Parts: sequence; structure tokens; C-alpha cells
Amino acid sequence: MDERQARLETLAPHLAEELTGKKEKRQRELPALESAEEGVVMRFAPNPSGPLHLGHARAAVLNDYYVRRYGGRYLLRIEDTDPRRVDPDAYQMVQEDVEWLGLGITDIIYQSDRLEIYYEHGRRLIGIGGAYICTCDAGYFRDLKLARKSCPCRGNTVEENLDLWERMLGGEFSEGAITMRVKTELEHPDPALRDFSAFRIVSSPIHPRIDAAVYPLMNFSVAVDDHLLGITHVIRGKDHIANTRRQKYIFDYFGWKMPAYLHYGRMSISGLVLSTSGMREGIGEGRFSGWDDIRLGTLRAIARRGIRAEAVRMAVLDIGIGATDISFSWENLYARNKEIIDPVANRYSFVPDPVAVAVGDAPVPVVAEAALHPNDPARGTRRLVFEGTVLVSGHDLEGHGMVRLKDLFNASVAWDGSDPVLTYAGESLADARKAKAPIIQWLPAGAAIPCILHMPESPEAMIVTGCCEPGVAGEVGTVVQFERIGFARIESAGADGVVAYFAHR
RNA sequence: GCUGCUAUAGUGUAGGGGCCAAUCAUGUCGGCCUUUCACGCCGACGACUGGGGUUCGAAUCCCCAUAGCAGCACCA
Repeated sequence: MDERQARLETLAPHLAEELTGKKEKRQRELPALESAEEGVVMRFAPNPSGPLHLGHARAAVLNDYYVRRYGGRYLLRIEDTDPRRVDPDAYQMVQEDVEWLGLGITDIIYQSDRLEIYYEHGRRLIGIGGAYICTCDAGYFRDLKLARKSCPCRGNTVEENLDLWERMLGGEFSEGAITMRVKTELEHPDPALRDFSAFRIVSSPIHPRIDAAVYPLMNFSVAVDDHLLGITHVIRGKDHIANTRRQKYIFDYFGWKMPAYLHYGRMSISGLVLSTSGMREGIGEGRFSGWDDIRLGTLRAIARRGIRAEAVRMAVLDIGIGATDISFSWENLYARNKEIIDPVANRYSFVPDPVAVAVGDAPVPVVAEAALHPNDPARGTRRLVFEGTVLVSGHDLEGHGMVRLKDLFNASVAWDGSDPVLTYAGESLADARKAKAPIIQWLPAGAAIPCILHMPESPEAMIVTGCCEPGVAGEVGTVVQFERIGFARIESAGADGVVAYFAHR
């Protein structure tokens, strides 16, 4: 029986796991989507105002999950219909982030390419009496709306509206002077659903991709696109519930069938600004070094710390599509990431705030062979050659009469004032255990390189300076585990040493 | 103010009338393993917002209250 299990493990690890009921037990199924058996068409529709962050990841991964599950198309729709909220660099950044996340995108659509389509549908909506052109002041209209009263423009004839629409497109009006409104119900109990805007004029800034002044508002362009692109299911945040209801008016006017909607709850992340504008402000003020500052919740920031896209994906699927407001927990993401990282990360020593201490009475030299990974001896070892003096953290010595220098030997600890004094105390690991000596990491004084470890703890990034093994320089771009410290991604290794970003314990 | 969504352990989730003195993950604590305070293994801890109602029976259905969140933009 065990033999069978062992054979299966070598032949088909995944099947073996299923047999033992290990692993794979998670990744629970999310609820089924209604009428999705024939496949789905879904979309991820970010606004190109900055790079993607964890909030985006939820929408992106949830939609991706269902497209993978049912098959179909997954559209990346760039919603760039507000020139004020377009960052030209974001087009590229969003693309990179989508790639990093590993989304199964099948089509890319830019709304800025589709203005004529929106104009044409705007014209048609006026033609069927579903919209009117309004030249009222926004504040004035708002007051009327809250009082359930119609504005003077609501009574325009179709001809008057069409005429105003062409003049609006022709540039006869300035920003704020005119808007197209969808005619809904002024008596509607929810003020949010009364005669909302569909088009407006934006004269500055100029759009990076197109020359235009009349732009559709989100509810109009989204409704038109969702229909024209054949979207079958929409998963988005519950802040869009009112928008879904608004968009229903447009679908109904045109006689279109609405997609199925799912609205998940609001997600907050403790001690983190997740809004693009908030982050941009912090960067502008110099509080953050850039979009990839490791204290930020952008995907590029967490990637820089060595958090894998797959961990983000798992964490998002664990959260699911519930409508409850939740606070995202770093702990849960870290746990997922550790599952991925721990088996592959090589182990190294990092000594924070190192002090050089000669070890009295020690034989010289002593070669320590430390496994690159304790659970995978095949990966080999690192050689640390002791030649009389070690670098250790004074902190590790405090309160102990003896320590075990990992993979080396025991040393008794004494103090000369505030200076530690180490004396060779034999090789016996058993002795160390008997003396309850902690096993601490160390480095040969002559073969250690400087290392700066950046911690993401907000609000201020903390920097831990220390030394690490020379071998770490060969791990640039990968994640290692600094023993007794935690996992970190090696950012760079140069003449002035190694720079690493801390991921988690 | 008006409208809507939600409410299970520290966090995230499962459960949608009896199988629930409530699932799983994470976390914390204890133990085992271990030349890392990692991984792995074992065990423990810890929750149905409150009040009414329906019912033989409610975490599950209804109502009210409370709380959180969202919308009421010529943003998405």
C-alpha cells in the first residue's frame, strides 16, 4: 500500500496528493454562475490612472477564475473616457500588471477608440426619447432632482435634442455648459437613479490618445460596450450597484438583454492607502519613492517584495465574491505566499547590526557546510569558513551563557562591559541543547558582504543594515530565506553590497 | 436627508429550516520533528450583532433595531 503510494508520487504527484487528501484540499469552488454552461464573456475594466493594486486584483482574478472555469473570452477593457483621470504611463503599467497576474486575457479594447460608437448610440437614444440634452447648471439640476422636479430641458422635443446634440458635438458649447441625460423616473425613491448624465464636455486636459471634447460617462459607455461586446457576466464591487440599475435603463431603452451581475463587498487593507489618487499624492510629496515603493499596495510593490502572483490569486479566491465588507489581511496573503516560496527559497544567513567577535581558543580554520534548503539536500550546501572571527548580532547573545553558531560549534558568552566575548565551547550539538543554547546565524568576518534589508512596515519604511553571505549576490531577482529573519527578495547586488526587500516571516 | 448592500471565531470563509453545542484556512498557544524562531506533524483556543416573530424545530425565513459600507458627480 505504501509502495503503491510511493510509486504514484513519482509518476503523478498531483494524483497522489488527491489520494492522501493533502494539499489541493483548498482552492474551494466559488459559487456557480447562472447560465454559464455554454461559456462566458467577461471583462476586467480598469481606468488607466495608475498601476494596478490589490483592489484591482480582486476584480481581475475573480473574473479570470470564472472565465477559466467555464471557458470563453476575457476582455481587458481600458476605460479611458475621462482625460482628467488618464495617466499616459498607466496604459503600459496596466498591461504589465495584467501580465504579471497571469490573467487569461483574450481581447484588449480601448474605449477611447470607440467614441464614434458612443456618439451614434447617444444619437439613437435621443431619437427614441430615452435621453435629452440639458443646459442647466449642475447644482441647479441637482436641487431639482432631489425635489423630484423636472428641469426645463426635460421637455425638449426630439428634434430640439438632436439639434443640441449636433451642436454639442460641433464644439458650440464649453465645458460644464451642456450634458446629455438619460431620462429615467424623477419619482424614483432612490435619488441616485433620477436622470443621470450620459455625456459631457471635457476641454482640458487633452486626451493622450484622441482628439475629442465630448466624452461619454461611465454608465453610458459601459452599457453600450457590455452589450456590443457580448458580455455575459459582470463581477464588480458593490459600489456599482446603483450603476447597474442606471445601466438597466439604457439596456431597456435599446431593448437589450442585460448581463448577469455579481457585486462583491468593499475591501479595505489595514494601514494602507489603496486609492490611486492617494498613492499619487504620496509619491508627489516624496513620502513614497514611486509606484513600486514597498509600502504601497500596488501589484508591482508586492511583487518587488517577492510575493507571487499565484499567492495573490489564492488569497483573492479565498476571499471569494461575498457582498460583505472585508478587511484584507496581509497574514492570509503571506500564508499563501509562504506555501509557494518556502519550498523553493534557498536559505542564507543575514546578520543584522553585526559585531565582529573573535572566538577564543577556537581551532582554525573550521569549515561549515550549511544546506541551501533543509528539506532538499540535493540542492547542496553553502560553505562558510571560520577563520577566528565571526560576525553576529549582539542581540542574539544577550541573556545567554552559551550559543550555538549554526553549523559550526558552540561558544560561551561573556561580557567585557558592553562588548561580548566568545570562547570556543566544543562541537557537541548535544551539549548546546543541554545548555539550552540558542542556535544563531553568523558570518565569517572575512567573507561577508554588506546587506540592506528594507522592511515594508508602514508608515515609514524601516531599513535594517547588516551583512549576508556572498552567495546571496547570486540570487538577484529571486526570493531567499534569511534564517531566523524571514523571506526577502534580492533586489540588487553590487559593489556596495546587497539590497533586499523583506516579504514576510 | 433619501436609497441600497451587508452582518458567523483576531482575519478570511463554509453552511440558506432539523445531520451545527457550527466547516476550512489563517492566527495564537502547547507539544513533536529540526544544527533557522522556517517547513512538516499532533493538540488546544476562538464565532452565529441585539430583540421580536413564524415553526414541533431558526445561524439559516420574516420584521424591527443597531453597526459597517456604498450611491445620490457633467469620476470610474
